[in-house]
Parts: sequence; structure tokens; C-alpha cells
Amino acid sequence: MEIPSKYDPRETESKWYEFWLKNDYFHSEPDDRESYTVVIPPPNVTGVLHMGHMLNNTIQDVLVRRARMLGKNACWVPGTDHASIATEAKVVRRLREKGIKKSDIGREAFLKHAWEWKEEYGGIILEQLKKLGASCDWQRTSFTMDETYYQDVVSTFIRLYEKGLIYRGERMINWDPAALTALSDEEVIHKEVNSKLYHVRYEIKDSEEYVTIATTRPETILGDSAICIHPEDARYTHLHGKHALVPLIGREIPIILDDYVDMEFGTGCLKVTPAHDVNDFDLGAKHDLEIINIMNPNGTLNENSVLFDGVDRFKVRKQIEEDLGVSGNLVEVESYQNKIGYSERTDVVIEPRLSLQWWVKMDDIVKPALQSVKDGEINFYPGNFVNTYNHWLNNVKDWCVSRQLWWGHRIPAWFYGQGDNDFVVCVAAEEALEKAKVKSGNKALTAEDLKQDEDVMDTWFSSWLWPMSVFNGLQDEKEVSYYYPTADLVTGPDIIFFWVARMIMAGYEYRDEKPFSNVYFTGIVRDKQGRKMSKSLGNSPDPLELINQYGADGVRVGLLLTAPAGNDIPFDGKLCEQGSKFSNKIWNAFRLVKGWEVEEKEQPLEAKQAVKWFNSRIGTVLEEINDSFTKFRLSEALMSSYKLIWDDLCSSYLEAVKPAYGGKIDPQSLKETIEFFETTLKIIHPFMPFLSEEIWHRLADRPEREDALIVAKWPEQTKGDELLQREWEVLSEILSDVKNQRNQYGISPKDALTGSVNISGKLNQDFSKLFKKLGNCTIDVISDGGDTYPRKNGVVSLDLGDKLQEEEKKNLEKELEYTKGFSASVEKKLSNERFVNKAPESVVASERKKIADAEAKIAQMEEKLKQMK
RNA sequence: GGGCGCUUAGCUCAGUUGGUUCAGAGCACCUCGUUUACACCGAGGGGGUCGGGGGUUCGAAUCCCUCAGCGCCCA
Repeated sequence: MEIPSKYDPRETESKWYEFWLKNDYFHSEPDDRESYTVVIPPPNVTGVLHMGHMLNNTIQDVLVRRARMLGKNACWVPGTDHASIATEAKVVRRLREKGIKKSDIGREAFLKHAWEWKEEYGGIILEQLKKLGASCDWQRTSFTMDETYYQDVVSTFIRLYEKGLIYRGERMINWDPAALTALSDEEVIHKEVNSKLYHVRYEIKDSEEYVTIATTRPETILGDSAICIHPEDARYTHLHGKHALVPLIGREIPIILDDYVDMEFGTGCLKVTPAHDVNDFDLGAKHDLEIINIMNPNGTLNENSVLFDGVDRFKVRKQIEEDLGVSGNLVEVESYQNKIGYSERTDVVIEPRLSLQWWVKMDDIVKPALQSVKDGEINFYPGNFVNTYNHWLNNVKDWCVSRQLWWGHRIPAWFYGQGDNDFVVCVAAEEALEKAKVKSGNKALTAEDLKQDEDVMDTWFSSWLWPMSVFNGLQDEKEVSYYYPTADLVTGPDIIFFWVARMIMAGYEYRDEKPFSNVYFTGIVRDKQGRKMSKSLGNSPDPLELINQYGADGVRVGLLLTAPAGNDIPFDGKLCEQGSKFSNKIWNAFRLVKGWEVEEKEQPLEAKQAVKWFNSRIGTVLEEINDSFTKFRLSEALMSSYKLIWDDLCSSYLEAVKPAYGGKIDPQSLKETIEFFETTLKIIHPFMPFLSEEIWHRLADRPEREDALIVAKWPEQTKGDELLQREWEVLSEILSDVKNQRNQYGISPKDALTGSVNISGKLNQDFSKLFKKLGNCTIDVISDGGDTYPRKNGVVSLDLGDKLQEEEKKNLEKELEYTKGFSASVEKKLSNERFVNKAPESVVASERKKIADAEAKIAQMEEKLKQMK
């Protein structure tokens, strides 16, 4: 019987994970049970496990494990995302370190390197999740560039193109000069920065006059096409119809009129640069202005800038400030705060750029997505994200889905000529040729004349198919019709638009059905100071190190203890410590029970009472826990379970049934105790899978596959007996009084005490044996004979001898004062005529009852005090 | 600039439709304790004008207005 007094998770965790894997408990096949499906938010193949993954996947595992125990066919699909930009950037860097340039080796060779990279690093996070206990169906591990998945993405592009939902168009896009690709609006992060507002004057042609504009980007004046003023701006009426000269280069540009200009802002004059600003582009289109593109894709200026061919945009900004100063065109430079767009992936300043790209038309595809959330078909937890969601969908712009990258799903468009419209869209080259012949009317076209679009699609254009494609749902109904719609999605609110909204759109587009019923948005894991955890700050603990230190169970508990849905988690190792202490507590409760020796005898009354009480507690608490789960209040479900085990099972129940030192236990109590233990292990299993499985197998021999805790049946919910529990509370309150007074007067627990206590209502059970056992005291419980829920009146009065009577008197007086105060407050309420007249009858009656109770109590106490004198 | 949300004990948060003295939990803190599962423990204790102000109501942490501070999203 050498069970160590400290629980060591390191010894058990790997053992049980192996066991679960070996017995295939995580694997799901469609059958006649209800399905419960969760798809993992696929981590990037570039990533490493961080605290966010830990939280997110702990939550998923808790939900999945509980669903499995509820008898559902639980299926949690893991996988990874190819992360087009991020991965390509990493591969490019790695190649560069080897002295290889992407453009030199060409597409095919580059992709070979990328795949190698993916094979090397792609599965790291998933492997790490196993340490956490994640019960994913590893046989179903998916990757967004698996062959069938690739086909799905391409066919989706074609499908939407053929439905007229995808089009090719030249528009202003967000250009990432580092990654050399277009980005969608969602991939641009706007940051507030300190910049400068340059006031620059332009000479008016054929006059001595100047007009002054303000700009934060002086380098773009080289691409100016006009100066714009408000038609009603009296200050500039004389300039109508004139021309200005661009400083330094003297190019002539018109002065145009448009009420778009804000007369209040700056000087009321606006320079217009259609090629480099979204608003200017619109203005340019309206006024038919020349579009002068002065920038290369990599962010250097080109020959159209006349002066700075090949020089980087930020260098030019500095240089041109100097040059404008010398030429006398720089009027003023003021410091200025504005928001600048940065690339989410490369963190360089985004360049608005006119470009020919592929777009998804959003206005129709968005409708069912709005509707389903509005109708409650899909529920968000916490619910207030619905507002954010609606706001985005109602204001959404078309989605730029082409990326000038190689790593990803190549756009299935085939060009046969130089015209913007000289292309066909289909999967394969042969088919494309046939289509091209028809479209062009040129029967002589050959395969050599066709050129596939060089670009790939936005990564989110593949991951929006995730809940369907992981079941091969675009190609085969067999599995998808069973697993789809999935049940719960657990993800961060930061990708509500990127991913959640688009999955909903794709779901309705393909299956006319939601992809999931519930979306649980987790918070962000922050450090103690509230900062987001990041590699650069170095404030993130190493998750695997944490698991090593506290055990996976401890970390899981620590993460969930203070994590209501949507709230950020100020992470503190202390929380995990609490988790591991809890593990140890359960472990020692198990040691206690395991150490009991049996003796044939009647079950003592106190044990019977404890059994009845704890059984009732389980009913009540389980109801709370189940309710918390349906509301996705996981931290509350955990806390209820925590208290059920620590307070009710360990502190109360086990103390009540455990045999006296050296004594043995009766068989009935042992049997019932073990059953209770098993029930609590089931309840805690979703949160603490390893420890619970370990003890489960130590409590009994369980050789069969279906005997394991992971597939045990979640406890039936029974109704708790409130009166019974109330009586037990009175018992605890009385014992607490006794202990308190022992403490106060320095009376050893070994000295037996006698005393009495008044209660209102009555106890249906005789607790004398429990008083003796738990408090080493004999207490005369004096009931007032009422029929309400029992309630302790006043402090237990102990026979303490004369010298302690003063103390007791003081207590009694304190209690009396309190009760009088209480009585007075109720009295006051009742003496308020408006209350008596307007409040409901039942409320008034209950107030009257309170008075009556209090007065009886006061009378008792006063009587007692009199006796003491 | 537009939108959403938050402010309750030292910390992190509960507080359902206003109604028992309803101001709670966990942790932290303080005191005591090596009692025979566990010092990763046990017993006990202190601690909040529910951000400020105003209003509605018989009654407000809860509903309304306003001010202050904070957070997030979008432009």
C-alpha cells in the first residue's frame, strides 16, 4: 500500500495518453448515435504552441470529453492551415540564408522547399497538444493543402466565378511592399502613429501666387494629378479654372472643384494623387484625372517620379522635405497624429495601389450569414459579439482573394491573350484550352498559348471551407451529412470576420446550412500586467514547461478557473499551482479511501446521514454544472466541481464517514463512498482527464475497453433535497460555532464540550452522533417548533464555566444588537405605508414573518442574558 | 470620428425578471494549529458607500440620464 502522499502527474500523464490512443477512444466513425463535432481552429504551420492555443484547446477538449461521456459520438478534428503569406515569408528567408533567391529557382522548386518546410515544422503544435491531453481524432488530421482540400478550394473558386460571385477587376488594394502581394482589408492593421503634416505650396501657373496644401506623404506629390478645392470656398474663387505647378518638377496640373473637400481641414486645399490614395482615386475617376503611378511594387519610386527613380519611399520622404525647403515650397511642418495601415503579417506600412485582382462579391453571400445569427440558428458566447458581427457584415466590401504568392491554392484562371478579359476559369489545362477556343473564337489556340494565373488565393478562402472539407464534404456526402453542422466552434474574437463569418457564408453557400451551432469566443491570455503575451516581450511562459511543472491537469484547471467566455485572462502561474494543489487534494482523498480496511458491521447512523446528504448535494451541484455547461460558463462549471470535491466530499462527507483512528469501516459505507468517488471523478474528468483516469483505474480493476473513465457515462441528474441540505448547513453552522469558541477560549479539540443552541424550524434528524464525531461535543438543539426551513438562532451556548461566561455574554450581546438592528430595519420598512400598500401581499407577509422570528429570538436572548447576571 | 462593451473585496470575477441582512465566490492576506488522507493541509478572521452625481420606485449593485476612467472593433 505504498501510495505516495504527493501526486506526480509526470508519471501518469504520458501513460494514459498512450492508453487512450492505443484503444482508439478519440477516433470517430459515423454511427446511429447523435454526433458531436468540433473542428479545431487550424493553427498555422509556421507557429509554435503558445498560451492562446493552450486555452483554446483546453476548452475544446473539455467540451469534447463531456460530450463523449454524454453518449454522443464525439469527433474533434485537428489540422493545420498553410498560412500563405507567413509561410512563404519564412521559406523565402530560409532560402535567402542559403543564398537562394525565390525568383531564381522558380515556382516549382520553391514549392518543393515550402513543402519540406511544412513537413518539418507543420505538425509541431499538434504534437504539443497531445501533452495537454487533447482528445482529437488524429486519424482525421487535415491540412488546408491536402489534395482533396486543394481541389475543394479550386472548385469553390470556379463555382463562385460561374455564379458571377467572383470577378476580376482593377481597384485600389492594400499592397504589402515586403511580401509583394495584395492583402484584404482585414489583413491591414491600423495603428495610431506620430507623424508630420507637411504644408507645401504650389505655384499657380502664370501668376505670382501660390496655393498651399497639407499632406502627410510629401513623396506622393510627384504623382499629383490635380489640386482640389471646395466650389464654395470664398478664399479660392479666383483660382477656378487655373492650373498649378507641381513643386520640384513643374508639371502642370488642373485645379478642380469638388465639395468632397473639407473646408475646415488644413488649408482647405487638397492635393489629388489618384494612383496612391483610395479617396483620391475615386476623385480622380470622377474628374477624369490622369493616374500617375510613381511607385514600384517593392516600395521604391519609379521613373514616373522623375527625381527619385529606385529610391525607397521613406528615404524620398526625408529627401523631398529637404528639397522642398531649398526650393522654397515648404511652408511648415507640424507634428501630427494619424492612423497608418500596417501589414498584419510583415508589419510594413501598406501602400494603397491600383491593381488588377480577383474579388468575391459580398452583398448576397452575406445575407444568410446575417440571418442565421439574427434568428439564433447560430449562437455566440458571449452574445455581445453579435453586434460586432452584424456591423461588419452590414458594411462589408468586396473581398480581394488573390495574392501574389506561390504557396497556396493557385487561381484556376487561364489566359490566352493580352486583354483583361482574355481568360477562362476551370480546373485543368485541357479543359481550359477548349473553353478558350470557344471564348476567343480562335480554333488555332494551343496549350502553349495558355498561361495559368500566377497568383494564389487568400488563405481564408481555403479555411472558410474547413468544417466541410475536413469531412470531404464537397466531394462526398457520406461523412459530412453525419458530422455537419458541427456543434461548437471555439476561437478568438480576433478572427470573427476573417474566419467565423466566412465559414458561415460558405456553409450556407454549399449546404444551405450553418457550419456550427455555437461559437465560443475565448479571451486573450495576458500577463499579470495585462500585456498581451508575445514572443518579442518574452512574457509568455513556455506551455510545455508549465505542463512539466504543474501537470497538464493543473494547467488546464489554472487556465479555466478565471476564464469566463470572452474575458481576457490575466495569466499567473499561481493559477496552475492552484490546479496542481487540487490534483493533490483529490489524490489524497483517494489515498484515504483506498487505505480503509473493512469490518462486517452495521452502517453507523452518522454515515447514513452523510451518505444521504452527499447524494443530495451531487444532485444539486450536478444541476448547476450542467446548467453552466449549456451556457458555456466553463469556469463556473469548474468552480462548482471544485467545491463539490474539496468542500463537500473532502471536508464534509469523508470526515463524517471516516472511521475513528485505528478503526475499520463498514462495508456499506465503503461501497457508497467509492460510488461517490467515482461520480465525482466523472464530473471532473473533462477538466482533469489524466488524474481522474488514473484514480479511476486504481479504485477498481477495469480491464475492458469500455470500462475506462474517458468513455464512462456522465452521471444522471437527480433532484437534490433542499431541506436535507439545509439541515446539514445548520449542523455545520453549529459545529463552526463550537470550533470558533474552542479557538477563542483555547480549548483543545480533545476536551469534550456540552452546550445548547436555539433554532427556528426543526431538524428532522438527530445529529448528536455527528456533533460528537466532528466537534467532540454534545449539543442540545432547542427547536421553536416552527415548520420553516431550520435556521440557527444565535450562537451556540457552551457550558464553559464561570470565567468564560463574560466572553459568552459579550457574544450574546453582539448577536442581540445585530438582531435588534435587523428587526428595526424590517420594522422601518413595514411602517412605511407606501410599502405596505404597494408591495405585493406575499412580500409584505414575508417581512411580517421576519419580524416575528426576530422578536422571538430577541426574547430568548434577553432571557438568557438575564439568567447570566 | 462611428459603434460595442466595461467599472462590485488587494487580485480575477459571479450577482438570472428590481424584493429575505443581498453585498457573494475563488485566490491573496492575518491569527492559530505538525489531530491518526493531504502543511500542495486544517480551524478561524479581517476586508467593499457596488466608479462619481442625479433621477424613476414603497424598495436600486440591478432600470433611466449624466460625468469620469478604461478596453475592443471599425473608419
